[in-house]
Amino acid sequence: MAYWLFKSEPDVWGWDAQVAKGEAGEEWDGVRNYQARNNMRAMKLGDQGFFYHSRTGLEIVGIVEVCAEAHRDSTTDDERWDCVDVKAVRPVNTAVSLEKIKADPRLKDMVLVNNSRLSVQPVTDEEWAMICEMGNTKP
DNA sequence: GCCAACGTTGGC
DNA sequence: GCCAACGTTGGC
Repeated sequence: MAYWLFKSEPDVWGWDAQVAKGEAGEEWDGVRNYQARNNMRAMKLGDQGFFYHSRTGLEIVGIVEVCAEAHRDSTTDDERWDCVDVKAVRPVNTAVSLEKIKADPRLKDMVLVNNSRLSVQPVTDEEWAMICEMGNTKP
């Protein structure tokens, strides 16, 4: 199983909105970046990801799971853009801030730190375990 | 709200 | 195929 990180501005699509969708989940639509799209195409059912609030919040607030593999983004007719569906699994008990992530030298290679513009990113097993610990939640 | 960094577009 | 111009993202 692979791990990922999904970024969203909470004003547009936040953790609460994701939780409200429940088991049905929701398309992670609106991505118009090839790298982010390629990451979504690589996702498998059951892969998990962190849900990160960008611009306002700047912290990891929860864990989501891929509940539909890549398919056409329903918000466009452009066949270039695919997306997955994700559903909320659980919130983290302690939000993990970007500040805390940056402060830990073991997380210096995270995409979140090095390529802040990428909205859908891979996360390594080690990074996953470490952040779950920081968030006081099970991996 | 600003602006640096990055990605995309389009004229040549 | 290069690169200047432009648009967007996201931390600050």
